[in-house]
Parts: sequence; structure tokens; C-alpha cells
Amino acid sequence: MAELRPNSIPTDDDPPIDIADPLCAVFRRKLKAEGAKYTPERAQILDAIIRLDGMFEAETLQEHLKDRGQRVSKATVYRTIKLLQEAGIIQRVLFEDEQAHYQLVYGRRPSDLLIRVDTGEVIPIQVPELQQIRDRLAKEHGLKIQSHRLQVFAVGEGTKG
Amino acid sequence: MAELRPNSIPTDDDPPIDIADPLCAVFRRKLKAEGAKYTPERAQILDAIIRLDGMFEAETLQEHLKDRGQRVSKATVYRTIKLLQEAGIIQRVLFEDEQAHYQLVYGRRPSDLLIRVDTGEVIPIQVPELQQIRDRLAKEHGLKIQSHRLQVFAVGEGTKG
DNA sequence: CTTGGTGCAAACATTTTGCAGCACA
DNA sequence: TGTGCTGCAAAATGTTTGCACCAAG
Repeated sequence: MAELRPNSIPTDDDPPIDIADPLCAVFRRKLKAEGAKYTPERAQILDAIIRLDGMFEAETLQEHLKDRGQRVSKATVYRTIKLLQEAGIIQRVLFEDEQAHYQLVYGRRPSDLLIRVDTGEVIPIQVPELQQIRDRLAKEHGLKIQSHRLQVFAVGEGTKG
Repeated sequence: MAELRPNSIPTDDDPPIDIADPLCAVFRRKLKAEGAKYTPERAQILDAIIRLDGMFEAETLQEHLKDRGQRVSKATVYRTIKLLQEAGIIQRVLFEDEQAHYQLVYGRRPSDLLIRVDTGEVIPIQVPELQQIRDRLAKEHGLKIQSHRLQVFAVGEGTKG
């Protein structure tokens, strides 16, 4: 049976976050909490993600590291991505692609996405209405909403599909 | 560069659809239109999808076929899935899983999803508010919205994440 | 020092593709 | 009766894992 459960979708109502708190400290705390180590590779990866800021894939990330002369192995990239997901710092954001896309989410309201299918551009958007939609769904279904994901696909005005 | 563009997200404002029109006829028409053939394998695959009705993966699909004594190769399953996507009959719906999930969408308003992360259950939902959200986004960004995808993740009331 | 981390390469899982023979239109 | 389709097996991706050596705490 396929595993339908998201790896670790951060619950929106997790403890409120101090935005000013450097992500690296957050990561360190998480690592220490489970007896793991804060290595240069992990620091470099988190750093690269902060620099990339928007969306990234494992490969992109590794290339950016390489461009800075920081050689980190594929294995370590993937392993660290997993840790950062567990820490709620990044989140997987899949498109219709076979490659996993990630997004920095810690300390930000997880943004919904407007995706231009003609250019590939990804525009973060805010959709306040979703809060009431979530509330309604929770009530209607007797469930506790943890998070959501909205992707809106669009093309430029003049573009012909 | 990664391909960000969805393979073929059916545009919501495609020509209106006669729900009564058997999917198989739709598929046939599409195949004929491009000089392709309507083979038993393709018929069996579409049939299995209609029987499955909800969500499915390539593997599930092949197993269902096998259970009915219809041996279709992996290659043909994938090739046909691609054709059905192009025909707007099914749509890819990815979760946080590495395996692609598909959904029958032809002749239905593509539904948004409520996903129970504790049980893996997937509940189709209707969110009428999205229409005005889409309209607003279109105006704000000067884009033409083609489609969207909303996934809401929830757990049962008593469940502790 | 001890435990956990890294890189490498091999293993994996899913999807795609090349090719020879088969079958629909 | 020709073009497109199928199955098979091999290739291509993207991600994970085993292992020997190395380094953080």
C-alpha cells in the first residue's frame, strides 16, 4: 500500500515562532535536542537554502553549494533536507514534476502559490479566505485541520495555451 | 532545468462537457483525432480506472487489471496514463509521496481534496469560494487562471499528531 | 574518546525508452 | 497491408542505504 501520509506537514498551530530567531539557531536546537551534531555541511546547506530563499530542489541546492566551492555529497544533501523538514524549517511542495521541490517555511505563514505554467515562474500569494474555508471544513467534517496547500495555475494574459 | 510546467492541467474553461458521454467514446475520439488506435489494452485500462473511480497509482491499476486476468505491461500502463492525461480524462494529483497519484476528472468539476493524514483517507470537497479567489488573483496579477489545486490536511478530532 | 556524520558507490523505486514482433484501421 | 501498438528488458531518474573513515561534542 502506498504511503499517503505526508512526511511531516508542519501544523499551522504549532507554537508561535519568533521570526527574528536565526534559523540556524533553530536548527541547532533541534539537532541538539536529539543528540545530533551541527556540522559544517549542515550549516552550509541551511545557509544555501536561506540564500536561495524561494523554492529549490535537491539538485539546485547541491549546485549552489558547489558554486561556492562547498562540496557536499548528494547523500548529505538529502539527509539534511530530511532533517530540515522534520524541524519544520522547510516543506516539500510538489508540482507535476518528478523531482521534489522544497520551500523555506519556518517563521513564515506558509504561502500559497500562483504558478505560471507558461514561464515556470512561481509567485507566492496570500489567500486570507482560506482560514474561514478551513474552519468550515473542520466543522463540517469533525476534523482538525493541520495545514493546506493551494496551487493556482495561470498563464500570461496574451499567452495562448 | 527542471520542468515546472504541469504536463497537461485541463483548463477549467475548456468546452463544456456532456457528462453522459461515455468516457470510452471521448477517449476514442481523441485517439482517432490524432491517428492513434483504440486497442483492447487501452480500453481495459480506461475501464479499470472507471471501476476504481477514485484515486489510483500506476501500480494499483496494473494489479487491478491482473486480478481480472488482463495482463497489460507496465510500459503500456504508463503510456496510456499519459494519453488519458492529454485527453483531460485523468489528472495527476500528487501527495507527499514519491509515487504519482491520478484521479478521474473528465466531466467532473475537478474536486479539491481533504486528506486525513492519520488514516490516508482522501475526501473530495467542493470549495465554491475558490472561484472568487481565482477571479481576484487573475485581476491582481493580470493573468489568466487555468486551474488550481487545493489539498487540506487534517486529522480526526481525537487524534494526537 | 565516543557517537554520529560524511562521501562514495551500490541499491532502490518509479517511470521511460529501444526494439522486434503483432494487430488494429 | 502499413502504421502504430505491445511486451520485454534495459536505461534513465531521483532518492536511499551500507560501509569505512573522519570529526564534533
